[in-house]
Amino acid sequence: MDDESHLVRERRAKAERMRREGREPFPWEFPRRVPTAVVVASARKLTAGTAAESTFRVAGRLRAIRIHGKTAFLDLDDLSGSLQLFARVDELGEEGFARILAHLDPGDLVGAEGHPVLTRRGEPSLQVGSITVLAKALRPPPEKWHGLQDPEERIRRRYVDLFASPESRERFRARFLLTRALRRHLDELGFLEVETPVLVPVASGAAAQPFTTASNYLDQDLQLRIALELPLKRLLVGGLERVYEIGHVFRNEDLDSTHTPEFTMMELYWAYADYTDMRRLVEGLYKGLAREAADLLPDVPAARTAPERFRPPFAVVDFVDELERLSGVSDLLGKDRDALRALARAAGATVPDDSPAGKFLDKLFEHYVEPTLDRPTFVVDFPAATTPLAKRHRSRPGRVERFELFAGGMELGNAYTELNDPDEQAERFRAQLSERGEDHYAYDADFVEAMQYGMPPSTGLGIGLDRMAMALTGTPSIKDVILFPPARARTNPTSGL
RNA sequence: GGGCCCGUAGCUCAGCCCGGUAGAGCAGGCGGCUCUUAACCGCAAGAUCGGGGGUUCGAAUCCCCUCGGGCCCGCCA
Repeated sequence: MDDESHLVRERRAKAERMRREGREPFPWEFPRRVPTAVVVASARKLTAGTAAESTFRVAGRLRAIRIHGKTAFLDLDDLSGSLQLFARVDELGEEGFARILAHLDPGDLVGAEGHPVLTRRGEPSLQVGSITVLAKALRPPPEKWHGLQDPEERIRRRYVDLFASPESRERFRARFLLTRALRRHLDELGFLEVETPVLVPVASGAAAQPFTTASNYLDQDLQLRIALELPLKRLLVGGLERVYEIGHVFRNEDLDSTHTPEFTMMELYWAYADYTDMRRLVEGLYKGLAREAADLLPDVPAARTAPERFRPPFAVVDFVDELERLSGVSDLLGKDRDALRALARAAGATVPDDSPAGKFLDKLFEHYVEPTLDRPTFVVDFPAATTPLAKRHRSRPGRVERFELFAGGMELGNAYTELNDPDEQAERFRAQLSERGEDHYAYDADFVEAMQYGMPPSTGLGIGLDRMAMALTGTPSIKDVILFPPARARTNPTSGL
């Protein structure tokens, strides 16, 4: 950039001076370093005002530099925490002291070597014999006390948000360590993690607007997947019995506090089990993840209390009974589409008049029941009209074997006993096509053909992992659990080049 | 898609209502300081006030357009 501020120029000049003095501002290595937490632990064992004999090497980012004439204190952050570096003329000599502090700025990545010391004020520190610049920061870090506050900058420059905000760093670590815990849990239950295509001829398995693209090689239009469901069920036909996939799905819709066009879905399929088995699996899963969240984020109230909130067994309510109870309307399943539309309108829902009957039932449920579901609750046995891929209930007419898990006003899981009758599947797809122009499950003829070879009785589960992380870490906005949420391209060329 | 709000120095903010040509803290520069931890003290520097247009003798401030963002509502998980 040719319009760089004086701050960048100063830092660039320091790097140049280092080179002239034979000190590389971007060296290749800094071996044998230990986490700062190791030094902190060692220094804590000392009595105040004394140093240990042992030598340690640490590396990280300088957060603050306090120079007091012939003494200096520097705060160094690494992933394990932070450590105060302590430099004194008494130990280093005038020249050594000056040399160590020359050219350092907050934000620089540095390595340091020295002895653990507990200062007279009791701060665990490293009394340094040397400090080496490992990467000279040419741009200044944000203000040390407030960090980045602008939500836009925190997203566009997430790396700055991460190094400047321990809360942000811990939240994202927790999010991905929860994903790891989820994998471990499912692996222990004998599920195989698989990968299926993101690019598909027709996106199906859910009702959503797909992103579209095209393949030069195939000379055909392609879509980005909106769900993982149909390829995974093909694997049940193939005999894999217990499979899951964690991956991004794409829905070409708006971004708000709980929605984003690209998000992370986990779907799991389990042959020879039904949705009651799945309920137990989900309880065990959330129980384990809540424990993990509490261990990872002990200072975050929502995480600390998660094991209490997610203690099995979770509450169970019947979709229709609960909706009738809270709305005061009886015989919901006996109502036709016009009657349901009138009820939905009365409840303030604004879906189009020609929406399918299931849509109106969903709206009524959202209005009357969802706000009441704070503690983890399974909502079971949805009306058949809401769900084209679930198996009809074995004993309750007009229902499907489906549950959703709700907690804190958010959906945290959706599961069915899976439809495995290919003729009925074809019929349900056709019914979707006649329902309405856009908002339907696309007909997947190849999937019906796969099912004709025989798909075992089975159960499936979907969990939005971003929302799972929100619920377990107490994060109100989905953007704060996604590292790089979508942002409009900047129109003014501030980035040089 | 509708409504409300925000954009001022690298960062965090004040100034805008009531127009007179921009102020602080942090960071950076120079000087001082041997136990600080938002270190402290002194000096100097740093801003086309998101962009464009208009009103006016005069616009960060008022009006219009536009770009980016946030919140709420609608839609989707």
